[in-house]
Amino acid sequence: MPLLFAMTYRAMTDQMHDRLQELGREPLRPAHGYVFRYLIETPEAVTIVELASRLDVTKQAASKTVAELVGWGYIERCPHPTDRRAQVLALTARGRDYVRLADQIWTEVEQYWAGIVGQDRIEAIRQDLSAYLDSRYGDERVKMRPVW
Amino acid sequence: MPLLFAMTYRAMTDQMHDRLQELGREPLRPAHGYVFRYLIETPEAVTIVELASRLDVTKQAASKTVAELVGWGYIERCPHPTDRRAQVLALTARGRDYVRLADQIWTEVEQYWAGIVGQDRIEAIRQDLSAYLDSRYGDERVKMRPVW
DNA sequence: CCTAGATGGTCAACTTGGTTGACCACATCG
DNA sequence: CGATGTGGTCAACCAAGTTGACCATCTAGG
Repeated sequence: MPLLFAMTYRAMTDQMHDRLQELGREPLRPAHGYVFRYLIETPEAVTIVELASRLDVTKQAASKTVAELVGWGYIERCPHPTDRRAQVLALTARGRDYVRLADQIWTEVEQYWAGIVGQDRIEAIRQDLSAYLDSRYGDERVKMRPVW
Repeated sequence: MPLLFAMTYRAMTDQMHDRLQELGREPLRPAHGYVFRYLIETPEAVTIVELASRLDVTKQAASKTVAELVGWGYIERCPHPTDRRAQVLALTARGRDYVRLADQIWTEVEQYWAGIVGQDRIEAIRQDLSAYLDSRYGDERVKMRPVW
């Protein structure tokens, strides 16, 4: 059963990457996606250390990933308003654009699947998986790290 | 949605590893599990190269993994009956034992989940995921590689 | 047959994405 | 103020893959 999850996840990300390729966009890795997602969802200023704890990697690893994304122009570091050691991370316009596109493609993939089994099944699955995760982790934040 | 798959997969393997830990068994990595599974499912003699293509890694990588498992006494290399270059890979008693245990724990995990959402939902999910995978890959063998 | 090329397997060097450890600059609390 | 804690980086290392070179053997064509 878990194998099935792994294969499905893999297949879906592959499908997404294919689509990005068609559109001539560089397919960032899931780790990058997670960074984007966190930046978008978090209204407050985000620092490297926070990001690291959220992704459940060391701050060094987070720092490296951020450096990449900065280099590619997807996010930028701004000075922290009150703490002169810290940096605030923020998506650039280019970054927000990428996220918008990615969301759209994810929706396409989901609809592709919905076309096979029906939208209601997908909602059901969403609930059943969430129920499992809630039961295992409760309110505790689920880490979303490599699956391998 | 795919994030949900990744998290669920991660959570389930974590649950399994916890259980193995409790039982005082070393938790092998998923890659090892995949090797076991392939060896068990395949009646014919299996070589390194075959394994590599199945896992969709290079033969060098497969060779390394096999070497580990041989070192730990889970599988053994026997001479190939007709081809003197090749080696036939086979589970040892210890290996078969581990697989038995792992299967049992997977069942436990699944039942834990079934206890929350019901066995019928789980069957439904199994079907829906398979339907997606079939539609994407058809008869072609799905590769089961790292998910990251 | 016997040789040319294909195939099973290994060794070695490199890459990627993480790790731990040391360290600096600044914050904060006594 | 000074001791200690915290945000961030640099550097060295590790794990698990990669590519490339190579050897031994198998197999097909002349």
